[in-house]
Amino acid sequence: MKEKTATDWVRGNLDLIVLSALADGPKYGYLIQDSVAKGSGGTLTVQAGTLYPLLHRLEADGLVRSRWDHSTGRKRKWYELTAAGRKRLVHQAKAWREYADVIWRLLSPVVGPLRDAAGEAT
Amino acid sequence: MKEKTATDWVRGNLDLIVLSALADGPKYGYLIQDSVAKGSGGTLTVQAGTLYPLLHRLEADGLVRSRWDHSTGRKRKWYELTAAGRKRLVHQAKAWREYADVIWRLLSPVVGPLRDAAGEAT
DNA sequence: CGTCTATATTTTGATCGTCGACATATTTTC
DNA sequence: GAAAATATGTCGACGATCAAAATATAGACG
Repeated sequence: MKEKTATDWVRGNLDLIVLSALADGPKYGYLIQDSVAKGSGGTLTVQAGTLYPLLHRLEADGLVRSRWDHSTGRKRKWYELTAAGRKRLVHQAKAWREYADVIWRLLSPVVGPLRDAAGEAT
Repeated sequence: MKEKTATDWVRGNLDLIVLSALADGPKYGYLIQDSVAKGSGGTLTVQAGTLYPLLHRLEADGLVRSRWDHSTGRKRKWYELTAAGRKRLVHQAKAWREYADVIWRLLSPVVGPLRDAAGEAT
């Protein structure tokens, strides 16, 4: 068990993260990467090799739809949430919070409800 | 992109969950399973086929130590945190909270900013 | 006694999300 | 005209987790 970095925590939450990145309007892949990085203060990163297959999966599941844009020089594939996608997003977001609360409570005896417990000799 | 079950959320957090299960004293594997299930109100489950290899990994990394107990009928392998294990637990717990906060903020525009734990005022 | 269930640890094969590296192509910059 | 940034994509490998089965003992029930 190596120390986990923020990147490691991402696993299993990336779909949720990407869906939430689309919550405020359509984006194309490269923009999503940027949006996630900025929105998390640089904590979270999405690799291109992970993102694009993920977007394809989301589309196959009917959670997003895409359309190509050739109007600008570089071709861009814009993704936007479908109704099902937005519904899924809200549902998953709530589920994540419930799950996070459970973990949070499990950790409370260790690091306390709020306080800083690092570096204390016990 | 199937809907996630509680079991899916576990991925990547299981080491932390198990370490925290040992925070209040030694336990053997079967007891850890039970402890996690009860401590999470039934939300989290740890499969035996996941738990035991994980415990071996933790031991190989010097985060826990074990000793066999043959005094009772069934043999039990008790695990307890080492100093390094406890230190890691605290460190990882804090890291998890920071990560969870990042996700929480990302989801705020979707499901709102309120955190249940501290008592939400509506 | 024989059988079934619960306890307890372990190993094995398979799955799947993510990474890292690479491929491809266009635009911008120097 | 070379290099860097933009933009999408594929591929092989890795590793955590699961499901299932193997092994073994204890207790309950008839």
